[in-house]
Amino acid sequence: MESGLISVDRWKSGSQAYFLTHMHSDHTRGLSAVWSHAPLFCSRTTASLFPSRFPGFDLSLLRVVSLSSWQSLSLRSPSTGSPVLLHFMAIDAHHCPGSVMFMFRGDFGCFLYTGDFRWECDDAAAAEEARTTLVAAINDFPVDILYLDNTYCNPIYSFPSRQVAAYLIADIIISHPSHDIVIGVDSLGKEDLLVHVSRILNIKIWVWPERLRTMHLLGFQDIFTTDTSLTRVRAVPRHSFSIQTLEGLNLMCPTIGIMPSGLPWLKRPPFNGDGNLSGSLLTATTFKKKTAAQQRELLQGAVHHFHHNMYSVNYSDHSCYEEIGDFIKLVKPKSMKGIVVSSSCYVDPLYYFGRICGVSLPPELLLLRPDTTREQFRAVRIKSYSTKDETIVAKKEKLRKEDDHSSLKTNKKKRARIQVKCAKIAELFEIVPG
DNA sequence: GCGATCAGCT
DNA sequence: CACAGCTGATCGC
Repeated sequence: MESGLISVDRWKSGSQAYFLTHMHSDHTRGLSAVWSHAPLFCSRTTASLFPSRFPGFDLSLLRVVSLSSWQSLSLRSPSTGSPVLLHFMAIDAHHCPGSVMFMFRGDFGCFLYTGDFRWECDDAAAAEEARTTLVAAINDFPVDILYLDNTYCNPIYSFPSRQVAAYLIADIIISHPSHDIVIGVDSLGKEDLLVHVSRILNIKIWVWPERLRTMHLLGFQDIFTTDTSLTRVRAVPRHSFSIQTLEGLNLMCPTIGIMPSGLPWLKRPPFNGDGNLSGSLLTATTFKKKTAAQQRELLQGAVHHFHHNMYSVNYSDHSCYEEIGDFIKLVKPKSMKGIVVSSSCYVDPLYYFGRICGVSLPPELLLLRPDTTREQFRAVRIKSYSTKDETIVAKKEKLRKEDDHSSLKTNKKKRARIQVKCAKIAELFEIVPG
């Protein structure tokens, strides 16, 4: 599609229509109360968050897009001046409240932009609607380019459904009946987790005042409270709690902290077999479908008791590798591009899933991003498994050490080290491209 | 002084 | 180490 027509999650001037997939700050960077370039299309839920996120924002710019139905928009080609008819549809992305993917069609072809998404969804009706909408749209008109949330587009990323994670967290809380509980959350997202915990334990959940206003906007009227006397479970801003604050809380009242996001997914110490956890709540259907060995593997990977009063539990609002694969098989795009380029473990989706599109990348072309540094490039080259390559890599590394007087920034070195680690792990898993 | 941007931290 | 998002420093107007 030619530039100057639309922007998705980008807010610089120069487009005739703007699309917002969801209200997370990394997707609204550049958007502000005074922004007024052109109409902005988003879901109803996302639109409802504008007054509190951007006080003073001109709400007349907002165009609410309903889910699973086509809309049209007349644009004009900046180069030729001729009219361009754009058809678009929003599909539930199950990432956070209000999050959507956008499908665009026109004479230019068909693009599907996922934004951040998790294809797995606890709400069976919502999952089915998203799936049938997508299948029907694709049958009519194949997708030329899939712009994909490739955050975890690597087989090393495997984690349980959000429902299983919610049961794991509820189990931790039940296993500590006389403790206060704090759960770290952000300004939007993980509401379903808190609702699960509330239902399973039949208690309210404390949230901070601004978060309560958000909850009310999202339609949760009774579950949440700002009254600490009503519950022992509090959802707190994730940035405000750490081992130190937890230790501080424990001086006043025995308190367990839960981080629903999971720290190390790549390499972690073996699960310490915390006898306090019963596992008795693990009746989720997605979990029961697994074999006993698979269940054990999931649990060992999913709960990390890394401090005597702090747990982390894998809880992701992005699709894991397996879900990304299922999604691509369903969409069958002619080609695709990853939309997440900031990750230090960025992998072009064509590397693992290119065969589905009839395109695949040889390992040498597994570039990270357009501005890939020499260091990162070298790290990725290791993935080509050739002993000759490894010799070259080793020689270059030696050369680099000789003339490198710490000219590279520390974070770039760190990123490169991670790359090497990822490449080595990929080897261990015997991942063979193409 | 204010907003935008970035480094740093979690 | 992820992601998401806060804090605080710096830059430009």
